[in-house]
Amino acid sequence: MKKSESSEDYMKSILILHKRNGVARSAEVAMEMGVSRPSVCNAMKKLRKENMIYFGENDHIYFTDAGKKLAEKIYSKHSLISKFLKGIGVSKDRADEEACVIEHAISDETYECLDKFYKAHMV
Amino acid sequence: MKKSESSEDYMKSILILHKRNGVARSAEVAMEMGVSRPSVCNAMKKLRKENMIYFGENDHIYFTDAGKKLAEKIYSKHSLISKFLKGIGVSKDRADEEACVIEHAISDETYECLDKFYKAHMV
DNA sequence: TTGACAAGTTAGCATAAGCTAATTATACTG
DNA sequence: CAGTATAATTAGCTTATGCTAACTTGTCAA
Repeated sequence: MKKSESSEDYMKSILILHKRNGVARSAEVAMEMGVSRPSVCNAMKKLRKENMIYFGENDHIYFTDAGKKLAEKIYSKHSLISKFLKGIGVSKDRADEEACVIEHAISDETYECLDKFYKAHMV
Repeated sequence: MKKSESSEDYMKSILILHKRNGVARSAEVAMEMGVSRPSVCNAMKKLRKENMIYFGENDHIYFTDAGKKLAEKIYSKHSLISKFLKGIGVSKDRADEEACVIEHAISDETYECLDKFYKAHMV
């Protein structure tokens, strides 16, 4: 089940909102990502069809098990990459910004390699 | 002058063909990138408009100075990232594949940081 | 109860990038 | 020279993603 970059971004945003506020709704996702509400609406429709999320009471967005797993993975990739980039001297803002793109490009294999490398040489 | 990922890929392909064959033409770019000739045609039109390339005799594609500089930069980023990924244990094919995406995500600042890091810790 | 605001959704449009099929242009070969 | 093959281009379509404007729904308060 190949997911687009943009879908992955929405998943990550929802997870961030869950961590920050406990809940996530479309309008908050729109704010968080800086996109319009209709864009979020479309993206959510797609993610729902792909069984990544579902809507509960009050339009709250929840992850399915598969969705949760995917979102956590993307988040981990983001964190690791950002940490690594800061570790080699990239400024915090830029590290974060570039991690947002790179996180979609690296496979699980690469994630594991970078994680091992980071722990072995950069802690 | 912000360039799209896809434009950067075309620039890199042209440079690779220059290095490999001395010349580059649209049909070869299409082969190299695995896209259709019309797609290359459109991309070349755009790159020409942006003064990155021009066409000489026999439809040969040449870089302008700005184009050459850009292409070399992307190529350097690609090489460094690929080298780095292989260095941390990623398989050659995957390293190359992922470098193709990551190369578009990293700034010159990050390139410099990674280059220094690589030279200092991974040679 | 009604009116207003917020949030979700729908409709319609734009842009980027790719494709196929068809057309034009070049160039080589018999 | 004529015909064929190769390459470039054009036209028209598709998909993905975003936007604005307009419409719907639901809640809360006067």
